[in-house]
Amino acid sequence: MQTTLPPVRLEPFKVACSSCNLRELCLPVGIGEAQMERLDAIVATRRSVPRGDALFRSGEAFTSLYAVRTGFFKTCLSSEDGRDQVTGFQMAGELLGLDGIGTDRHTCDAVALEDSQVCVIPYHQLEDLSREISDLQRHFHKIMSREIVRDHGVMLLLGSMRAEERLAAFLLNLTQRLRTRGFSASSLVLRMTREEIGSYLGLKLETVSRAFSKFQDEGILDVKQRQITVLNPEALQALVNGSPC
Amino acid sequence: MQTTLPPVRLEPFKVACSSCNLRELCLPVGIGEAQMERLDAIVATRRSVPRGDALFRSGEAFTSLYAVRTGFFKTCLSSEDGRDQVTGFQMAGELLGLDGIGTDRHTCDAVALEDSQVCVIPYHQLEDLSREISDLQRHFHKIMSREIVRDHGVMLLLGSMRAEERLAAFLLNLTQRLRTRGFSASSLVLRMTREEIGSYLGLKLETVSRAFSKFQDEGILDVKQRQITVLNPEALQALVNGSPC
DNA sequence: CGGTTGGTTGATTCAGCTCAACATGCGTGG
DNA sequence: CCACGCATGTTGAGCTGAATCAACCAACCG
Repeated sequence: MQTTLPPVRLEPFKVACSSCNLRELCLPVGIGEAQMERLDAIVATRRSVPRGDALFRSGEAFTSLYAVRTGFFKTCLSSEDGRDQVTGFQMAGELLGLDGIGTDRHTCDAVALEDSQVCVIPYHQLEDLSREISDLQRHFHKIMSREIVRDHGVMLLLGSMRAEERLAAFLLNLTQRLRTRGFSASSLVLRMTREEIGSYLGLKLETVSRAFSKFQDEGILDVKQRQITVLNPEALQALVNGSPC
Repeated sequence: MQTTLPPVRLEPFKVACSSCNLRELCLPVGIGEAQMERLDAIVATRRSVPRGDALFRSGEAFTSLYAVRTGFFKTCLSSEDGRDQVTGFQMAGELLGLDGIGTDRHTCDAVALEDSQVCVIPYHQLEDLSREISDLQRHFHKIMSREIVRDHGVMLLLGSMRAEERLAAFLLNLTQRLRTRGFSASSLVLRMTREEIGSYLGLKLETVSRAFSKFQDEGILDVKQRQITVLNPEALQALVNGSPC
């Protein structure tokens, strides 16, 4: 029964965390040289995920965390009834799969929005290693905690902001994260559709589209499909804080 | 300058996790007898928090996690502008303060909604101990992961449910948690105001009140102020799944 | 080139917000 | 113990921001 191999492409060659250009953003932050080698030893494989494919799906057994090396993902919940919710977008250096630790099963889908590569981090090995390397333990805890804080921020957005404020907050968050990665803070290409943005922000796609148009009319953005230029970041910031109400 | 002591009541006597009736809900789940004693050694103090007082506030230095022993808390974000968001309600056996790990500062307020007691868990000692006790490490990670999953559930609620569905989901979640603690699943006393429920659910207090009245009219609930009796839990469940749309 | 997917825009509707009046319960202090 | 005042909760009327429904357009792709 060797005829059907799992449709997963694993790269056999190693990519050491110690020489990765994302090491200052990713799991190994604050880890010493010597210990980095031990982390390298467990993060032994990469996996390629073509655009549109799932890295994992809700209900699948949880075995590993994944660090985004290149590309872009969304995570989404789909409840039995048609309800659907994008819970986050992940870019290079960010971790996927933390939801699976609690129940040993993934509780959401992670889908690549462009051709992507992830580093596979076998979870039990990470637990073992973080018992020996306190810097690793500490940073892993920080990553989980920040995910909780991020989620609280989204709850604030969903619970108390209006449509344009939500979009403004979303764009500022994206540009902030791109800036951290050395990209321009003013020019960005959206990897997701209006519908996916809408799902994340608790809005319908038409509302997202109208908000983009409004920002364009007001000279805050230049919008050419998914190519966005931020002309007036202060105006976006002013929207997120509650100035013109 | 010993005149102003901090307004914090610490109980000098020890309450051992090993003999706590919450040990099957709280941090020590799945920990062996011998190891439980070591946990007891670091969870050395309790703290009483009178109704209305904060256990911690956003911006304060983070040093400890807290396990609710008795009582009831809310956590809330208050951004500079008036925006306010209740991000959760915590009852006996649940952990408070996970948000602080990421930045070494608390990022939200935790306020007691009734006179409460918490066990103080010095965080660095917990880190140290969880490096030695893998069962403790594993369970702590599960707790954090479940918090992330819970937050995703709230995002789904805020992003895609309508007012009555949100309230139904909220009530089912509360009764579920009360049942786990051995309380009646049908009779509950709300510890929070309509406004706090509304903030959590992304609704105005009037809308919450109307939804309660509607459920009462439909015979789903009996509502006497904060005393709620669930007469028809199936109807609540049907609302949360998307049946009558 | 035709089909499909994603995006924009307009017209209309409606769920939930706002504003307002009133009711009720509770703690405090006389 | 009662009266007062304040917190909290309920309900109504009208408004409004976003959803819905629908038409159309642009880009992409086999």
